Amino acid sequence: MIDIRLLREDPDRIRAAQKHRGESVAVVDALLSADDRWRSTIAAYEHLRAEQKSLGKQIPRAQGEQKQTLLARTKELSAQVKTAEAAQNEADREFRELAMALPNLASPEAPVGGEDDFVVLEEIGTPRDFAAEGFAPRDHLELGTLLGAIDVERGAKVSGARFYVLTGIGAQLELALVAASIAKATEWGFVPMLPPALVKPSAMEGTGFLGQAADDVYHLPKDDLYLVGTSEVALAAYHGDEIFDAETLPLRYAAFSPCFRREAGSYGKDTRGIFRVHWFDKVEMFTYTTVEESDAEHQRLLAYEKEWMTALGLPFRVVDVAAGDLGSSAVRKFDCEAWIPAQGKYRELTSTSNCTQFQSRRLDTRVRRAGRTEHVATLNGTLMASTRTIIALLENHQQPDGSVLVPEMLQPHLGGRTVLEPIT
RNA sequence: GGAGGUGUCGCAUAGUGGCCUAGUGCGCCCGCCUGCUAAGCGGGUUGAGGAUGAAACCUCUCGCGGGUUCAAAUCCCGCCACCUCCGCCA
Repeated sequence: MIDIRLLREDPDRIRAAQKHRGESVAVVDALLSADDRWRSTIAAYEHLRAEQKSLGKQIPRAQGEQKQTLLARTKELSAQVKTAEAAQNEADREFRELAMALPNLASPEAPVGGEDDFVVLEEIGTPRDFAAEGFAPRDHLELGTLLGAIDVERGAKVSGARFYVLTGIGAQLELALVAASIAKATEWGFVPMLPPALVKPSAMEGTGFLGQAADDVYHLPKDDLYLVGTSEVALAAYHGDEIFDAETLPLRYAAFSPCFRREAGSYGKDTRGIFRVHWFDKVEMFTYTTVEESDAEHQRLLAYEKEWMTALGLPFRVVDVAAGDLGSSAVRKFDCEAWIPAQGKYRELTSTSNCTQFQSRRLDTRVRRAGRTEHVATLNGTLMASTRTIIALLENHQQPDGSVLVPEMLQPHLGGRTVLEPIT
């Protein structure tokens, strides 16, 4: 949600941000007039209510005819107050509906354009030259099958398309990745968290996932609960309706949770293997801080992601996502895309967003500073998304015989193993 | 799933329809007193919103939402959370 004061004082900034995203500018005028309506209805209601209260106070002391007159007048007022209150509620509802639909203000620094208009900020590491090495790289599914690590056929048997089972060394590999990433995050000062993957509508709404992303979210109608697509949802809602003391910020969490995505509208895309699936596990970083600190914190989260990818020995590039592809809650977003040899492309492995006050306004998470309260900034960033990390590891570290070298950092978490061997 | 209980200001508690503009204690903040500290004394201490150049001012906020009433922390209905017991279960 945006700041009502900003809407009143500088609507042009919101118009510019909308334009930057390639979205409607007209909603700003609709919001302004809804705000006008709301303000006049609330003034009318409060005026009537004040009169009702002051007259009502005289009633117990009044006698006889005077009392009857007062009672008649307040009875009349009572009805008027009720009408005015209903009008005020309706105007408030209309305004909120419009305001909740508005995305966060895109940062002017985010590149102009849509999905394909990202800017590559840097490339780290060099993709292997398999031709020079004299063999064609196998893709992750082939490797996963050789290693006895990935079973998509039985995943489909059990749960349907876009499901998989990690088996044997595949299961151990994920657990090692989780342990290693949580260990890193803890070392960096993040508090490890295991939040629920099932959340209330308010948590989903508060993080902005029931807007344009609603089709991608699993809903359990019988209980009116949602399956999270990321633990960001639970972590953002975790401190909802709270007011922090200034010195408790920044607050950094690293959560492990399963993630569920319907992948509506991606039929036929990335159908092979476990690249695009309905469920995967993820370790996510999440920060509560002040708006002023949020850009620096965003860079910090990005730096952690880079450090992690580098420790895994993955060649990758960092991408500055264009304004039109930000999603509703972010003002700016950086993706780390790892080189996937079998695809010959860089693909998204991690993503970090600065959501400034968008989520904290909806969830009402504030900080008390200098005697005032203000909404905090929230930021999130992937540390380790299991399936895609496994894909990148297998493909980038494969050898001609189908074995896979284990990056040094993971070895202690795999009982000292340095190489994963095909099963016979 | 069944039965019962509880939900008031940071914490503890008072409050059974109008003197509640929510009292008191603790904690916290400011001041006085004091060589310093403590004690003592005085004042302040939820959050949000409207109006204004700024204020004074006004409205909402007693878990949440509705209702009854001229008037609701208080009465009624629904929901939520927590506690106790029973059943079931990893």
